[in-house]
Amino acid sequence: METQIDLIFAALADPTRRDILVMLLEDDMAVTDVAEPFDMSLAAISKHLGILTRAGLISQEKRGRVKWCKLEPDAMQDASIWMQSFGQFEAVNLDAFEKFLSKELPPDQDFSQT
Amino acid sequence: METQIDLIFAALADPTRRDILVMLLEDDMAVTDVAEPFDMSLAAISKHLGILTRAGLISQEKRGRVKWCKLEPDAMQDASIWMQSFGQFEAVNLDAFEKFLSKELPPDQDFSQT
DNA sequence: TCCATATTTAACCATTTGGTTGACGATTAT
DNA sequence: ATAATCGTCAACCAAATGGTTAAATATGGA
Repeated sequence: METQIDLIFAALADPTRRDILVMLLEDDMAVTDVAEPFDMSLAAISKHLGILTRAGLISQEKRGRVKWCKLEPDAMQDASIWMQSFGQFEAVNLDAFEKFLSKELPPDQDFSQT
Repeated sequence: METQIDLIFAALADPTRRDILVMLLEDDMAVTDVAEPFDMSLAAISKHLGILTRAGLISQEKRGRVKWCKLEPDAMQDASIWMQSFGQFEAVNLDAFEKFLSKELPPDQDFSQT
């Protein structure tokens, strides 16, 4: 059986698909507009969008003859959580947050030791 | 060209390889011991380990006739950083941290508005 | 030396992947 | 009504993936 996390990581493994996700960060886009910057057929992009959709990373909604692609950033959470189980990244995040806190708070409000 | 991040995501897309990484969280392991729980030939596991090594997620060091496999958790950072560019996860992390803070601090020490 | 253990390599196979082109269905514009 | 646009589908292809078995290469122990 192919789990959702399999599909997500596999989807993210292709640079074209990652580029598409970055484009969709800015705004929702029609399939044709997604395809425009790529040196690749529309059919190929359509397949990539299908893979991203099945992974849950985007959703597609047809309005008229245009199919709009929308980023679904929550879908990456599973994969992200999996990665965090390796602890290393939790530490990295905490580090960044502690730096943030040490700038925003007076010295005695530093919680880095808790 | 196949970038490092391509290799990392592709490596993580296979459940066998993710299981191997989880096993290596506990301790370094010999190839034979890695293979033991899987219903799969040693040669297949050896290939999986090669893929994880090329992705930089593990390292392998031969001591005597045993090749030890060691987790390299830093390698996932690139992929993790890429994911964080989607901001969503940063928000998720902040949420978790705020919940933590609201339990640990008196109400007037809540920084969720800063 | 001889045997067992640890691991990789080579050759093979079926399936999946990432691309192509061309035909098609649905919708909009003239 | 006709033509143009949007997007998918089907058939095809080459290359990559994930597995197998069998042979080969170290290395360690008796």
